Amino acid sequence: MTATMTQPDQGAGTAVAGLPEGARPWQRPPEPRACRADGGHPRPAGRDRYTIGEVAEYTGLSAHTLRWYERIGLMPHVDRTHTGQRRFTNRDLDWLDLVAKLRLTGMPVADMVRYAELVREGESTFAERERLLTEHREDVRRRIAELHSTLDVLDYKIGIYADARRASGRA
Amino acid sequence: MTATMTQPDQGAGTAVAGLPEGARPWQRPPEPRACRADGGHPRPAGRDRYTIGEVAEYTGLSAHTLRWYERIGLMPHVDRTHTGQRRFTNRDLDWLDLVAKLRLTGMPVADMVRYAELVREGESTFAERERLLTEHREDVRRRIAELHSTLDVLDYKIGIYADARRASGRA
DNA sequence: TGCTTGCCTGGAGTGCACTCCAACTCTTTA
DNA sequence: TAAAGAGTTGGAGTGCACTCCAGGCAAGCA
Repeated sequence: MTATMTQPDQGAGTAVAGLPEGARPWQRPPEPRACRADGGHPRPAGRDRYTIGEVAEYTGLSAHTLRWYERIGLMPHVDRTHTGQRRFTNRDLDWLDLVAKLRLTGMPVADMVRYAELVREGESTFAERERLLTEHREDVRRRIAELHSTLDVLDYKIGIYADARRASGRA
Repeated sequence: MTATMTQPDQGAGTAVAGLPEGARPWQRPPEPRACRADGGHPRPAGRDRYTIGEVAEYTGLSAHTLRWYERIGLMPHVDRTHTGQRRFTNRDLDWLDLVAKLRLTGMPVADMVRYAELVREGESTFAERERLLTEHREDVRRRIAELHSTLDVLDYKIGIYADARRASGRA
């Protein structure tokens, strides 16, 4: 159950690499844009093994970034061929979809790594995962409200310039 | 006219310092949060000259950041005392309010510098300013839509965890 | 057999937006 | 008058999230 979106534990090792925790509180991470997040990858139905190049194409992330995600513990153990090449599954693509969504909201990579760790630890972390996502949802709601308030300022100023344009047009 | 919010030209020099233009298209700048943007500075009515420390307190920006803003051309020529200390005016505080709003929406500093340049150039740039803000407004609207769509995903996943919690509670 | 293409790794580099430092001057209070 | 505290500068440092590079391996094909 909760199949495509929870990614149960598959290998609990892979400690986090170089991610110092001291995020400045006022600073939001960059928001990736238009990473073909919706309408996304047209998975060739029936397959379940993709090269890193294919995944890069489907997700809009670079192969570099995919390898980096794995290195910092943001991917849940990717399969390898006997020669060591990565083979991503549909499950991995689902996970990357979720990651893309969370990145869109500006969730710091460190927080997503934390979430990925909880997923690896199994069902015992359901409550913690729910808490983490609920907190983040509040954050997103606040952000939406902020954006609406700046929209008001923009409307006001654009109105001033539009008025000036109309006035000079009439003059 | 359009007094407090347009900051007409006052000294056209101050070329931009070290701001390479090559912003990566997918990358949004960080969003400063809770910089007491609303409810803001309780300007002691009647005054019109503030030290950098006072402005830092009112705006929530650090003195470092205020000096840096001036250096890169994001401030419209700040007055000085005869010994060279900055004295900010209410007009400067208005400008910083606008800047704070634009930063909240994730407008890159380079774009705000561009806007500040247009303001310094005077009324002839009204049309360009209107265009710039209108474009940015579209951006903000898109971002709001994105956030709403991720909110749906969050709701869905939180629902799954909540269901699991309720189910295990019943079992 | 050689050539091309795609993948591998660790580590270094990039861009943005600050943030801090050293060494100094100016202002205010005791 | 002395000391504390706030201001000044240019330039270096920080944190995040990638992004790139060199040097090498493996598979497909003319």
